[in-house]
Amino acid sequence: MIESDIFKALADPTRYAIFEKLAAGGMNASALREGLTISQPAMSQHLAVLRNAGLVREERQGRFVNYEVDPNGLAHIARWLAKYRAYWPSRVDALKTLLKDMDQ
Amino acid sequence: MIESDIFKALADPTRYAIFEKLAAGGMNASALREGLTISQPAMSQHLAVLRNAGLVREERQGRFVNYEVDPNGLAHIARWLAKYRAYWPSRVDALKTLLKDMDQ
DNA sequence: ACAAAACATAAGTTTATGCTTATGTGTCGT
DNA sequence: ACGACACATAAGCATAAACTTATGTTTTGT
Repeated sequence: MIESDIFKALADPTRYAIFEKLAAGGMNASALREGLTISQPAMSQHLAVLRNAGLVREERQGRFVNYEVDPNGLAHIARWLAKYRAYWPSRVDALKTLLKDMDQ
Repeated sequence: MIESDIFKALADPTRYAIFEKLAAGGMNASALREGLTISQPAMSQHLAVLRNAGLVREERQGRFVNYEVDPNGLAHIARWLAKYRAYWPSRVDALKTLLKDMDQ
C-alpha cells in the first residue's frame, strides 16, 4: 500500500461520508446505505476501497458484515502527518490538547 | 473547500511526490520538475490543485514563482485527525513525542 | 525594444474511476 | 430443503481527471 492510496480512499465524497458514519459507530453495509442514494454494489465497492486502505475493517456476523473504523489507517495518517511537524503552526491547539489527553 | 478536496489533492501519486519535494524545502516550478517525467503545463496544473487545497503557497520572485508548503493545509488535516482521537491506538508514539516537542 | 525564459491557461485526447445491471456466494428462517 | 436476505464480484458504461500540444502573459537580460 503506497501512501497516496489512503488519501485516494478519502478523496471520494461518498466514501468520506461512509467513513464519517462509521466513525460515529460501527454498523453493517445495509445500515450504511440509509440516507445515501447509493446502490448495494456501489456500497460494497466503496467499503472494499476503504478496507484496502486500512481505514475500515470488517467482522462477519452471520449473514451480516459489520464494519468499523480501523485504527491502523488513522495511525498511518498520524505518522505521516508527524513527518511534517516542522511546518505545523503553533496554533494547532487541538492537537496539543489531544496529546495531553493521551498521556493521561 | 470541502474536506475531501485536500485528500483528493494528495491522492494523485505525482502530486504527492511534488508535495514531499516541497516539504524538504521550497523551490520554483522548474526545479520541481527535475527527476520527474512531467511536462511544464502538467506541473503548473498540479501546483494549482495543491494551492487550491491549501497545501502549498506561492511567492512570485521576478519571473520565477517559488512554491513552499502551506502550514494551513497540514493544520487542516491535523484538526480533522483530532476528531477521531477515540480511535487512535495508544501505540501512536510518534505523535506523543511530537506533542511533547511542541510543548517545549 | 526585443528575444528568451518561466510560468499559466485553453482545448482536446486518453485513462482512471465510480456507477449501473446482472449474477454468484454464503447464511438464515421455516 | 428451499426461498429470501446480505453481501461480493463481474462486466460494461459514463463521467471525471490527468495528460498532451498550442498559445498567452509577464519578466529579464542585452
